[in-house]
Amino acid sequence: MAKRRPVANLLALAVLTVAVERPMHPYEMASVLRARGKDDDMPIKWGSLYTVVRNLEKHGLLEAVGTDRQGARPERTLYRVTDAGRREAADWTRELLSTPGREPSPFESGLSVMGGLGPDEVRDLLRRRLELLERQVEADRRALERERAELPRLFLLESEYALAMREAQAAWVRELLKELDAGEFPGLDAWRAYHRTCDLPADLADLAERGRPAQ
Amino acid sequence: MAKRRPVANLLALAVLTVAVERPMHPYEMASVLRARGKDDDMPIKWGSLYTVVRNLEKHGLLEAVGTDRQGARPERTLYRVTDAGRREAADWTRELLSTPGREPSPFESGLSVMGGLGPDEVRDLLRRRLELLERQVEADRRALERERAELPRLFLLESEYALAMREAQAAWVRELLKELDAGEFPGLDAWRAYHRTCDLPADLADLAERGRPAQ
DNA sequence: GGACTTATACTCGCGTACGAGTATTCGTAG
DNA sequence: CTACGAATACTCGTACGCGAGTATAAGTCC
Repeated sequence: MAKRRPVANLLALAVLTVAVERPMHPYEMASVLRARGKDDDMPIKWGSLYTVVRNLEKHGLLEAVGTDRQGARPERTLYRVTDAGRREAADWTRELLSTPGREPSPFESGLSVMGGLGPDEVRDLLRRRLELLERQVEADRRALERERAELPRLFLLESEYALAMREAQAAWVRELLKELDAGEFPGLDAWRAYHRTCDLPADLADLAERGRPAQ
Repeated sequence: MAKRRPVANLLALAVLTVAVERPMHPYEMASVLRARGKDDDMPIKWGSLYTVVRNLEKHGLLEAVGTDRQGARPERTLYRVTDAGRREAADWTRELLSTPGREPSPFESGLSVMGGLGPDEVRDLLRRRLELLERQVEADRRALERERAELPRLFLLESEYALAMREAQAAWVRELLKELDAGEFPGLDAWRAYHRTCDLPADLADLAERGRPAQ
């Protein structure tokens, strides 16, 4: 398998896509990206900006096209995207759109170690999550409404998607909570008992060792 | 703000939760986690295992309790979870369950840079994604059915959640595709034009600079 | 019994992420 | 006109992630 993305950080993709519009210096890229709210759509850490730009240059995806200087401020290097950079950005975008990745969310991870807490506490935690989730959904919905007025649909899709996913998550949690509240959840007593004694019966331990289905 | 998780890698949480059951050596932890399929629920890279265990020890969340040796194999250090480790694991789990994080998925990132490709190509890419997604949903559903027979519900929640999220994603993509196919998507021509000329009209550029609502 | 594969049990080192820090300049309120 | 906070424009160091490599031991097929 060939080398995967020469610069793996998604911030690099964001940088490439703004650099396509016109040559920029790093700080300007950051301002533009910030202004467009791209840090809501991507896991961006601004501390990585200069490292990422340097790496993009090293791999020939960006190239320096001189410096400019405003007043007495430090001089800034302007970067332009190369052909390779354009190709990389397009290819990367294609991959992101076409390939559903297997990247478990933190919540999923949380669910998978939930057994370490008792059922009553879990219920409280999930209640809290649902509450926050519902608040966020409301806020997102309002924000989207506001933006719909002034932006073409094309630029709203990622927000629409994020909202849809949050709603789906809220619905799932709500459903689970309903079961927990109604005491319908099967194995509640075993769970409670396990948590009190803090060691799981041997048969369960064996069962939990579910063999992965050969695939 | 105090230091966040002393060992941030989620693999650390997985390690702590198995070490709670009984003292283990690192390789055994890996086997148990693998056997339980935890690497489907968490973003685990096995290459990080020894680093993570060492860091957990350094921060007093695990402690070495001697070594054992089987036959002529290299000696292995046994680690036991400390009280601090137990607390950290519980606290971390609580946080994961109760706090809906803002971590954009790669697909969301993809959507947010989608404008760089033309609408026709995007349609093809999304079709491909939907197809793969539907296949995965089918596979997940079957796997879940199989596991339901032999495992208590408690251990299936994370799979149920993953399935629900995938179904929601598939539904969203399907809906979007329907719009694209029907030509209902507003601004399609502008999009196509922009992609052909490869530079976006100035008014759009301004608009795209959506100010973040203060909050 | 020798040659092959598979499982066991790690080690190493490169590259990178990114928080925290720094130095300068601009706006502005008194 | 000067003091102060905010914005500008970066730099640096450390710790961390993780792929790739390694070496031995145990099955296993002929």
